[in-house]
Amino acid sequence: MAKSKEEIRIDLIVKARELLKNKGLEFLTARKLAEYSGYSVGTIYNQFKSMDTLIMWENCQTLDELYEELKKAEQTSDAYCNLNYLVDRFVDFVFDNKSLWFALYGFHFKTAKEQYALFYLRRVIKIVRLLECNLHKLFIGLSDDERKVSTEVLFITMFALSSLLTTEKEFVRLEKAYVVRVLFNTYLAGMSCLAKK
Amino acid sequence: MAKSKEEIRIDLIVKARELLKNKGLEFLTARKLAEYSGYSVGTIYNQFKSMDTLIMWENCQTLDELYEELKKAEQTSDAYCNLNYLVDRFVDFVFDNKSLWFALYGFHFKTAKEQYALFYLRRVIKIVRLLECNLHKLFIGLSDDERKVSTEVLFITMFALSSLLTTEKEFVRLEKAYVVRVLFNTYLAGMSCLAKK
DNA sequence: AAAAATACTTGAACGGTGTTCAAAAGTTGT
DNA sequence: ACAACTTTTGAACACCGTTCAAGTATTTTT
Repeated sequence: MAKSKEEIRIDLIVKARELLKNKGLEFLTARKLAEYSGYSVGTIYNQFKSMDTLIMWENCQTLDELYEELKKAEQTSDAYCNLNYLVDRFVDFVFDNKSLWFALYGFHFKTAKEQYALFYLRRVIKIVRLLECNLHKLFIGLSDDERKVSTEVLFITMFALSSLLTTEKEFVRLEKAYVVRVLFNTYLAGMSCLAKK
Repeated sequence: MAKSKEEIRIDLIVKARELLKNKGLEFLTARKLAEYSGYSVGTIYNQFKSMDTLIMWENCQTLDELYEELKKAEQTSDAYCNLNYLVDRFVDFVFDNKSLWFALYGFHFKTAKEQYALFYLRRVIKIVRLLECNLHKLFIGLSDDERKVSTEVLFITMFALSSLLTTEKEFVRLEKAYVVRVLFNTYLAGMSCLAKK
């Protein structure tokens, strides 16, 4: 009995993830995945419209894993404490999964960019909401709109910053996880300062 | 009379920059540059050890241009005003030169990463210093170390954020230049808050 | 059970990439 | 004019994503 379409797809996604994790994005090519997974190049293209699509699914999975990781954090009554814990988990996730993270921000689609990007956006929004409820508790003086903006800016900034810091480009001489924490603490202090006004 | 080595090198850098600006990074390939510049592929490799090297020089030039652009900003006695002006110029530069900026953060060296990255670091430090002197005036309560850390974190964050925002990946639904300004203002408010303690 | 129809898998082939290097062309010194 | 040296050249190599005619396997029909 041959494998079903769905089984093959799962095989490929799993094997692709292994390559990505262990060898990095530059090893996740059609031919290398074909050899590593035991399927042919054609079968990969039968399952995924393009390598872009496959890598997009890997990246979606990474965002899902990050979400699950952050959701695990138990919510105490101390919102500030919760936020700090979330940030720590976030930083740990990024620096423990550099290959996955690199694929997420460092891979650029060849085609259908806007379309693919929507898959990411939906997942990012889910994660933003985890921050949002804690920020809400912390700055009750903020309007709905202010809260939304602040949270999105904070998360996207942490996202961008940790992406740049996992790069080979050493634009900064400070310890990297520390940089993210400084950013977070200063931003939060700024929020409380602006909220009081 | 044939062209000197130096003239050829300048020709290639200029033509490469035209391709980068007008067509984008994906058009800056050895063959396309050869055709566009009128030199052969071999000559490009005679001048630059690799395409990585050429693109690195383009990126260095971009950082130099950014530095010159920011230096033009006249320094008034109002440090806060100066900083805002610098940020505006920075944001304008990034969004007016998306192709150049993409090459800077979106291109990943194949080899000798650490070595190349040093060329960037030196230029980034120069730019950080432009911010630093204004931040110094604004937060005289800060120690040398605190000031240095804050400035580096602020700049690298703005760098990372604007890089992510010029991407095709729409991780956020807000107006992009606005996001950078919110980040900057909140961070600055946070600094003043922490400095007072 | 055999035959026909359908579906899936395959890998050689196409046009692209960065990079190399023997040979051709150009320059210089005598 | 010739030899010695330098620079330029582009075909060739190994890779990349992608396609698609042909081969293999499964399902349906008879």
